[in-house]
Amino acid sequence: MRMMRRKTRARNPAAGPAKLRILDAAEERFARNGFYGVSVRDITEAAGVDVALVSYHFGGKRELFAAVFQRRAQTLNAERLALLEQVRRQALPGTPAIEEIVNAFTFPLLERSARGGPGWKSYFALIAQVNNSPEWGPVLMTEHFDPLVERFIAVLREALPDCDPREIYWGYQFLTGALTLTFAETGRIDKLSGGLCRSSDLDSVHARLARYVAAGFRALCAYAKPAGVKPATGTARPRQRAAKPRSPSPSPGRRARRRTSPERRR
Amino acid sequence: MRMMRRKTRARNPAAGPAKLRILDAAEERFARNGFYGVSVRDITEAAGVDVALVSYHFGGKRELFAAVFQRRAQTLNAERLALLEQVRRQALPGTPAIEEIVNAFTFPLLERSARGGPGWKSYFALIAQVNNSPEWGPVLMTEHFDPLVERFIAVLREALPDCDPREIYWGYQFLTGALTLTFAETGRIDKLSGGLCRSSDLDSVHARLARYVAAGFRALCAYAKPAGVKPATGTARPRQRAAKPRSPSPSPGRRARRRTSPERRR
DNA sequence: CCGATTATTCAACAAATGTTGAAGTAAATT
DNA sequence: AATTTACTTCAACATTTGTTGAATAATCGG
Repeated sequence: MRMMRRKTRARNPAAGPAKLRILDAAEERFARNGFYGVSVRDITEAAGVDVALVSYHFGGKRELFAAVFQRRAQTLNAERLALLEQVRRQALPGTPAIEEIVNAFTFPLLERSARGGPGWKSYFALIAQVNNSPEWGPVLMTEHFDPLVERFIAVLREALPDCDPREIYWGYQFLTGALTLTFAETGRIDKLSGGLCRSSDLDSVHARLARYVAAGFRALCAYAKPAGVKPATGTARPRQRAAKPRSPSPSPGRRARRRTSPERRR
Repeated sequence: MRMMRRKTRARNPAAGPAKLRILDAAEERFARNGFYGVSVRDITEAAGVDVALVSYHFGGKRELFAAVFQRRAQTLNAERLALLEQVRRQALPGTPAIEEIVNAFTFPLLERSARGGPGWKSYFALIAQVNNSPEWGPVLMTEHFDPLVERFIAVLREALPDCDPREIYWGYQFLTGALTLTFAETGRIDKLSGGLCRSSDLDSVHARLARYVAAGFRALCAYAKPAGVKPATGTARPRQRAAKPRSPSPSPGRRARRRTSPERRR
């Protein structure tokens, strides 16, 4: 029974169980072209496997997509949660620095994307797309990551006790946006910077993101601290003049562009 | 000739030229389900128009997608550029505040998404997806927005003369990520905050994003200022310990998945 | 009013889509 | 060894996909 371990079937020139090969192939393809941009035949051919196996092992294409998304989520969340609690405990003098909290949130992701192998890289690229999709984002992201995010935000609130919770939620949203675009690795910053920065250089992101975000959090909270003040207008600095530009030239707000039927929902 | 103005054709129950109706319908659908998630029949049926008109007016589905993306880009860039130069000019004493520069970059977008009508809203949701897509992002975003972005970054560098340019490019990447996720309006922050924040509340974003991002820029630049120091390791605070978790478990890094042909367009 | 250009419709195309059921084969269980 | 279970293959299915060409209708320049 143990002798011929490989080549259990005629195909399978190099790899393990078909179910996993499908998951790996699907992960890569979905990450590149999205759910609708990939056919089950694309996936099964890349995996060197029969088409019917997707339905057999997962039930269908949608379920495969969900399985791909789910596979690595547990691992990540456990790791991030452990790191978060550790940071919280090891903060001896007072509460931990915002940087460390943010780092506990982002580092496990950046580390796996950088050195976890191509599967992890694809996985995060997939997350980058899902997170910005009105179709998939609210479903998949919420389902798999909300518990951790809630804990993360709770720790942030603990570390910023004087801060209006709304500022923290917005700050978290900005953080997530910056993080997920990082995972997309579109190479756009490479071109913009003339090669000075590479979007694949996640170590550089790790060296900067937490600092950037922490400063952002503090700025929001510092502004929102005076309880009664509604921070809903103006740009930023207290001493600011002509900060808010006059309404954008052909301000679409009031008049303009209502002639034929430029905007009709469906 | 002027008499029967409406009902130029049998169909067209309420609207103008078919080409525009196709653009509008395509904009909305593409924004919701992406390029592959929408069929030309979805679009033409939503527009109340024959299927063949897509090929006739645009040449094909891909060209329609490009046309949708292109349509509003010029308008936006002109407006943003004007605002940027105005901010730069009106900064009397010294250079303009970072907040004002960032605001010139983001405000025209936020304003149109908030009050430009459903077409603009869809357009930005589409941008949110395209920007995080490794397939479309490098092509479309670069093509339509890079000139403006380069100018924007140039002004930032002017305002932060002591700062290593790399910090500015990274800061810009984080800004773009935060901004594009905002445009997705997935409603995730609504659920997370228990209704305290709404992702559709772009005024709240406008009130916070520039401040958040400006603080981030300053934090990055302050750190990178000492010329010789390479800011590429560690989290943030000098005193940090046990941040790096043990190596990820079943690294699929080496082997796996390079068999057939990794990239085949249909 | 006429010819020409433009716009739209209709029907059909080949190719690709996700899924299924029957048949086949290997492994595990008895 | 016989039987059950788990996995894989093959061929086919009904739809849906994007695109096209010929025919029809509207618009416009004269």
